[in-house]
Parts: sequence; structure tokens; C-alpha cells
Amino acid sequence: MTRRKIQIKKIDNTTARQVTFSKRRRGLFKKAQELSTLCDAEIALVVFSATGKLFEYTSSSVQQVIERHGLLSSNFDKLNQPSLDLQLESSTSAALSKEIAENTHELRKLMGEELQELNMKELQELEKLLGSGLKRVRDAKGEIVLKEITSLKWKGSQLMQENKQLKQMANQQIHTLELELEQGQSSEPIGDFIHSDPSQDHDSSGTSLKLGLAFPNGI
Amino acid sequence: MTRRKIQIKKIDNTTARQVTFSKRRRGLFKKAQELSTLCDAEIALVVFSATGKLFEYTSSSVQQVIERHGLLSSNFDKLNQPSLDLQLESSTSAALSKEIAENTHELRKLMGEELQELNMKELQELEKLLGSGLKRVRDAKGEIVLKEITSLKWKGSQLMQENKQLKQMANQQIHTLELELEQGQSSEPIGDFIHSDPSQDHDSSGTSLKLGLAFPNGI
DNA sequence: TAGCCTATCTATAAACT
DNA sequence: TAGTTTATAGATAGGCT
Repeated sequence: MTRRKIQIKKIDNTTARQVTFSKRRRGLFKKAQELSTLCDAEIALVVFSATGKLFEYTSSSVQQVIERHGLLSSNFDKLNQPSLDLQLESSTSAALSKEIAENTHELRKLMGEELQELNMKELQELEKLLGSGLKRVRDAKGEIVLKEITSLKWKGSQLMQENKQLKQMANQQIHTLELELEQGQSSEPIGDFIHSDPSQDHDSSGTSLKLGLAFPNGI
Repeated sequence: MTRRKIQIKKIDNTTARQVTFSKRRRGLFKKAQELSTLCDAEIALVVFSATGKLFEYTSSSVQQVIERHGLLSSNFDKLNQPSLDLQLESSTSAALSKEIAENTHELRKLMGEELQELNMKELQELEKLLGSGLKRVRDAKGEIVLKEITSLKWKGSQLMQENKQLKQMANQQIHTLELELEQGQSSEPIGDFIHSDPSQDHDSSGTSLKLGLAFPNGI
């Protein structure tokens, strides 16, 4: 985009491609963040480099996203009876399968009725059309899988983040407790540990304690 | 960015915000696509407008994504023991993908068989048929989105549950500490809890996750 | 609400360190 | 391999329709 205009196609030179990837990736994430901030939008962005390295950005808090999804899903209430989350999960999949089955059946029926009327010469047209249809189905399929990745990773990140915060809080509490005990005071305040407080909501911070996982096994 | 530079903060004027959202969203998606093409990267981008409208882009081909997914999942297992829930989730999606694949195949086969029988010049009918087919595909897509939504919702609840457990464990640690200190013992064990380890450092997600507070409700 | 225009601002390709 | 510079392509805020 600058000294020279470039074509939007895969960059052959490996080094150049990697450099461009770094630069543009940063630019993309910046844009995503700006959009989120400027327009109050929730954004999830996941990028896998050609070498499989993962980069991601998400603007949202778990709760906000869930709420938003809650709103959205209410639009689909006609199709699925919303109840407990766990139930939704399975019933949705079932509904999808059923829907697909029905669609297939319906299409077949249509074909049986209409195709007989078709001229042989329209075969190319049909092929073309069907091809695009199939492509869409494949795309949809791809999306399902990618979605899964996105949400899985997303969840993982959130979990780790929360773990960090939890540990930080615990650390503080323990220090407080130690001090108090050293001074022969009672340990009343400990009850508060769990509640703590969420006042630091905005993303201005950027403080990340690299505490790692406290409970690597079994959670 | 143009007539005047603007501050990156939420745009007050509703109309202006909406206009900016439209423009920048398009720009963001374009950038995402360019990055994907230029650098052979896989990208998933999901944007919720402030009003809850959903926009998304994903660059993937099924194969690539599945492969990458395999890698990612195994990496993840090092950090989080795969819970039963997650395993179920995966198998559910796999089944779904398979289902779709089968349907696709069936459709193609149907077409292949029936096309030989075509005779009338009913291109219009064909168009109609295809149109309804595409509609079905779109509907299926809608279902997919629904699935994603409910899945995320479900994961959210799971996350909260896991954090509950985390907190309980932390609490136990504190109680243990408290007892030990009261008994004049050293607090060795605590070291493990607090320090944990920073091995998971090279951030794949250099992008600060603005996840907000972990325990907004004092769960 | 959606486009178009265009002066400006930002991102970035290429070169260099 | 990463940071800096620079010239230029691209994105877009504010206006207008």
C-alpha cells in the first residue's frame, strides 16, 4: 500500500509474507479495537498464521457477550424452546439435524416434480447453480468448525484470565492475613475474599499478572 | 482519519456512530480478507453491533480448519484438562459436520441421477428450485449461528462453574494457611499456590483481552 | 438509511539499519 | 529478525444528496 501498490494474492516470498503478516495483523487488531471502542461493538477476532500460530482479540466481557447472545437467541425462540443452557445445546443440534433432513427431503421432492420438465440443454446451468449451492453448504460447514475453535479458544482465554485475577486476589488476601496474624489480630476480613470487587471494568489497565495456572490438574 | 482526526472513544452522536460503524466494519472485514489472502492466514472475525446485530467473516476451508483445530485442541489440553463437557461439545460438532457432509453428498448424487432425465425447457423452474435450495442453505446458516450462540452461552455457564470451584479451592488454601499460622507453623505450602508458573508466556494473543471483571456478581 | 465526494489521516511496501 | 524511515496507497470524517 505504499511505495508500490500490491496485488491481493498470496505473497510468494516467505520473508516478505511474514513481515507483511506481522504488520497487517497489528493493523487489523488495532482497527478492531478502534471499531469496538468508537461504536460500542463487541468483537472477536481470531487469526492463525500460516504456521499455525494463534493471535486473537476480543472486546467483550463474558457477561456482556452472553447477554448479547441471549438477546439474539430470543429471536430464534420460535425454533427452539429456550430453557437451561445445557438443554439448549443439545436440542439445538438436534434441531439443526432435523432441519437439514427436512430440507433434503423437500429438495428431493421438488426435484422429482420439476426436474422432469427440464431441457437437457440446461444441464450446464444446473451444474453451475448446484455448484454454488454446494459451495455454500461447504462454507457453512467450515464455519461450524471455525466457530467451535473460536469459542473454545475464547473460553480458554477467559478462564486463564480469570484464574490470574483469582490468584492475584488470593495473594492479596493472604498477605493481608499474614500481616494481621503477625500483629495478633483476628482474621475477620477473610470472608470478603470471595466477593472482592469488579470496579476495574475498563480496559485501560493492561496489567497482566503472569501467574500461570494454580490448578493445572483436574479443573 | 480524514477531514479531521478523531479521538478513539465512544462516539456520542448516535447517527454518526452508526455511520462510522458501517464504514469501519467494512474496512475491517476487507483488511481481514486481505490479510488472509496475502499471508495465507486463517481468520475468524465476529462483530456484534451495539444493537446486537451480527456480522462475521471467516476465511477457512474445512480441511485446514479441522487440522488446525486438532493442533489447537491438543495444545490446549496441556493447559486445561479436557472436561467431559468439552469433549461432548467436540463430538457434537463433529457429528454435525458429518451430517452436513452426508447431506451434501446426497444432494449431489440426487442431482447427478436426475439430470439425465431432464427434457423440458424449464429453466425458470430450475431457478426457482435453486432459489429455494439457497434459502434452505441460508436457513441452515441461521441455525449454525444459533448453535454458536447457545454454545457460547453454555460455555459461559460452564466457565462460571469452574471459577466457583477455583474459588472454593482458593478458599480452602486460605483456611489452611490461617490454621497453620494460628498454630505457629510455617506457610510453605502456600508458595505453590501463589507462584504457580509463567511458562505459558509467549502470548499467542498479544492482544490484551479486554475481558472485564471476572467476578462481577461475586459469584 | 445508503451512497458519493474529497480533504486528510492512517497504514504500510520497500528500503535501510 | 526487528526497528526506523519514507513515499504512497488506502481508509475515512464530515458534508451533501
